[in-house]
Amino acid sequence: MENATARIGIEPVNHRTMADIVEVNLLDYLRKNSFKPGDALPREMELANALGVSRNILREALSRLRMLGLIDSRKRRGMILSNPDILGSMEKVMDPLVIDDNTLKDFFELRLTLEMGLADILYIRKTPEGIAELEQIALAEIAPTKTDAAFRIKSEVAFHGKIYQMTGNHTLQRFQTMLLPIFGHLVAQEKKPAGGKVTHLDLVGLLKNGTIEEFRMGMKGHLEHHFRNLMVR
Amino acid sequence: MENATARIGIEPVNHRTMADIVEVNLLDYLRKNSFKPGDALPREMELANALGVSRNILREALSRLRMLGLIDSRKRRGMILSNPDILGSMEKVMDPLVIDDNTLKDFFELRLTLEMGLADILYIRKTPEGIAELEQIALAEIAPTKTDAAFRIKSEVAFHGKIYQMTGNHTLQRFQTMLLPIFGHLVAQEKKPAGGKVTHLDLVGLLKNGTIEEFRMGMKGHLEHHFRNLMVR
DNA sequence: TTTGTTATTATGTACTACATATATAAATTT
DNA sequence: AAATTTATATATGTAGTACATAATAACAAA
Repeated sequence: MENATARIGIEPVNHRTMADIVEVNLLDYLRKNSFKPGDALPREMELANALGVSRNILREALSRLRMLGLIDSRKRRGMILSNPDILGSMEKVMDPLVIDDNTLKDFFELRLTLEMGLADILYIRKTPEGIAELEQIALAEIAPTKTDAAFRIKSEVAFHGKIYQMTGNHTLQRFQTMLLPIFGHLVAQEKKPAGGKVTHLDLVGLLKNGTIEEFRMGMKGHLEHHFRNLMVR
Repeated sequence: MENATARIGIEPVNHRTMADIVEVNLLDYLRKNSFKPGDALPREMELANALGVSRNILREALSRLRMLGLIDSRKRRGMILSNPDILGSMEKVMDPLVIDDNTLKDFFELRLTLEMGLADILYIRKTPEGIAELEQIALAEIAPTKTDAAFRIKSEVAFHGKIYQMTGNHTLQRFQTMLLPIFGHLVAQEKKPAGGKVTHLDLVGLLKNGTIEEFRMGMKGHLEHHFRNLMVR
């Protein structure tokens, strides 16, 4: 009874409101006329009239585009197209509690994929200073004074975050930060505690003296536990 | 004169509207009270009164959350929290014309990173049927009858798309599809025509009989040209 | 138990009114 | 004439009212 759609095999109609339609029309309009950042849009009333909707509805749709950072508007000046913040809207909904399990697992794998693939770019951009910082993080972990779980997680985040930072790719870095809650959420509900054969300090050593492939193999070993879980999925 | 912000070194104030504030408040409210998909939200008028804004403003903010797929509303029934479509909003603004150059390059690298990292998951999920399909695509390319650029690009998309599909990760696949325009845009403005030493058919061969690492090295060879461009960036 | 009818009500849409910031023009000073 | 100040016009921002509409719930009929 809980999922009539699947049981009966018929899709529910999708209830598109005027704002939904206007949103699509606006995006279409911007694309078709190849608007570029800085270009001015028609006034609200002109758009509303042209679309045949009330100013309310138009503003609901515009509000959506404003949230995406696609348009920017000021009193009297009007509206202009601007550079949208691609990851911004993702960040807003990136909450493990509201994302369905399959997508959650997908993102977990996505993160593993990135982790395995970043060696190439990392080796192009790595600097002695970055490696030194990374080493500091890895060394702090094995200090006998700090052994609680909270510190371990914090250090784990710091270490991998630093690696992403060293790629010099700001978007990649932001993406990783965004995925952290998901990673934390899924790892928290694993039965066995994680812990690959390759430590953070091992990875630092490989990054210093090893080849790209040696580092990547090290990363694979470090993430070994996660990959094993994937196999039985 | 074109970028006073950077020249003078002062940030412009950000003009937050009530809708911006209400949006944040709503997201905060949902998180703080750990709403889960299916949970009912208060009525519009209750929310508007509680927030001290007009129904208009509230609806602008709600419209944003509706676009994200975070909430779902119907006449009379009210509003409920639902599973947001994480990538949906990204897709809407994924247009090379409006994304700034740095972000564009970041996403290009992100795609290369994924391409280098997906071998591990690919080897877990690959099937003989999938490989056979991939081989068909690769074989069709080298047919002497089809040599025009349009076909080559289409085949390139089909081949790599198929690989992503074979990972069994729907989100990854969608992400790749989303990045296609960017890839196309940047590749189109490269001076030298692309073309690594490793062909698609070579990759199929490696996927059939080679190890994960052999396949990954093949992929590196296939993307060699792009990585070389990265070095001089 | 199922089907049909009706009343209720929260969202969806439209319209009016006014506040406010700001680009442009006009007036003033230097 | 140039620079500064003041005034004006106007597009967006916000509030409020009114009504349409779909979906729920309660009830009645088959």
